[in-house]
Amino acid sequence: MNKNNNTLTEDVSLTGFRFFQSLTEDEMKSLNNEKVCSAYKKGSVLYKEGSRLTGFYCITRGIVKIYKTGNDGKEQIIRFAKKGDIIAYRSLLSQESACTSAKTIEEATLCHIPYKTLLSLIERNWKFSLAMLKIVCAELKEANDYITDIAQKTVRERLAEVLLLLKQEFDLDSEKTLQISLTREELANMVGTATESIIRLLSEFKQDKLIDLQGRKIRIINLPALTKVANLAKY
Amino acid sequence: MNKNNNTLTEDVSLTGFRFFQSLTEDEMKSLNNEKVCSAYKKGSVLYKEGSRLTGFYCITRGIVKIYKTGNDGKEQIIRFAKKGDIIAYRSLLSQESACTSAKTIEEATLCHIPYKTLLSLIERNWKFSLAMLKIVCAELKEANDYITDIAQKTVRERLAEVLLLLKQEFDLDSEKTLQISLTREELANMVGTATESIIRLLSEFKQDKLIDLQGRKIRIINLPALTKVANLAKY
DNA sequence: CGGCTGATTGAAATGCATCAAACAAAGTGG
DNA sequence: CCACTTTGTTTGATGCATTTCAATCAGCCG
Repeated sequence: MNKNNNTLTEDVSLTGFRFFQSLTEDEMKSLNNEKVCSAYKKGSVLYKEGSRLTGFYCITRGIVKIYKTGNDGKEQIIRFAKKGDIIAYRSLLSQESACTSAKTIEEATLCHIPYKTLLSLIERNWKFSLAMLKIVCAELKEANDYITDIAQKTVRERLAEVLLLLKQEFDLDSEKTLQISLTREELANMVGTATESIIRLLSEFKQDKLIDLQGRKIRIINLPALTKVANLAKY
Repeated sequence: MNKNNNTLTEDVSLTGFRFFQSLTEDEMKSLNNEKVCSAYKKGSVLYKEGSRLTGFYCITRGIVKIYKTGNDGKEQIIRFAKKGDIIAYRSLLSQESACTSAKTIEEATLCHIPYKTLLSLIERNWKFSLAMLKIVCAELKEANDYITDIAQKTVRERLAEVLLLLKQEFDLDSEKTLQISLTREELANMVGTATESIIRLLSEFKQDKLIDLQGRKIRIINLPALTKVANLAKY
């Protein structure tokens, strides 16, 4: 069985997605024509570091993990992308090989948008360019914040912060459970530490009644205290 | 004495700067009209985290340190910008407060380009937008690489890498001396470690005949070995 | 000449990684 | 459906890189 299988789905429309809201009706029509949407199983690799890409993706369902592989083979998670997010645009715009890899961590649907389409949008619609610039700038800000955190905070603080970040991005359900399921190793690869450290800290957090654990389910039961542990910036 | 003094200089022209090469003659003329160039003394603060900016800067002389201040007050250096580089564009494009601070580490000249001018270039010249996108994407790639390094490498490896990065960006003179003068603390704030660690590692590097030290002057005398210590990626 | 900032060295404390081993869960194949 | 393999989780013990604290020293400037 090929784990990276993907099957064409019924034609999803990109109309209504915030990122494309500056498009004219005509541009939207072309976009919907030129994109190709596919469903991917959990664990599918969309692209790998070093590969040349022919377009970027817009996620319409599921969660995608964006990561880099360090020299010793250890993966560093850069971010998670979800419905409405676009990925793989950086290497495309720079016309370079990908500097990250992307893998679905649950079943997902993605629309592939060819480079040519992207370029023609940039040429014809400055509002789209501006929207794109804002997206990249937002990601750059995140990255800069992350650099400062990893460089200056303890693993404990960073784990608390990552949990808050995941809460913000993926929300909690009615029982305060994080709506994203990660392995301990993936948490470690976000925080930038060893898997064992994550496990030990999670059980400490549980003992301190900050969170509750049931397998991979993480319930946040004391948000203010967790925020305090994260030692966040003031502004 | 006001350390942040700056004096208007003779009108520097931005014609010929790579970043603006896509501009038409007319656009270039407007740009040169609307920009305001000033000379700054060493140590001048250009802007601080949280401040609202009215434009971005293009550096025509000198070196500028871009940094964030962590919660405990410790500074994390994000990058150094030099002649031809643009700074402060991120918060401008995102229309947010600055998330970094900028300070000259030597005497410098910077041209301030108003937000209106930037926006009008984006509206009228898609090639400029694309150039801008490429700049932001390049910085994003650097940031992502940096995250992975800080998260996975030892302080020793990171210091070696930072020295190589500085060599690449600021070159060596005829005597293989790094053409940028940093305090130990600044090196520490780049690497993300304690000042004392930098001092100890630098003297180790010196003992191992990788570098030579004379005050703040750093001579790189064994580049291959230093590269090996840095444990760089293969591609 | 003080006074200040930056550099250096030493000693002690510690946070975190690493290694090892056992366990649990989940998927696979006979 | 059960044995088996694989993958992920957990806990303990140990070692080490790095931080922190403290004190001294060097250089620079008004």
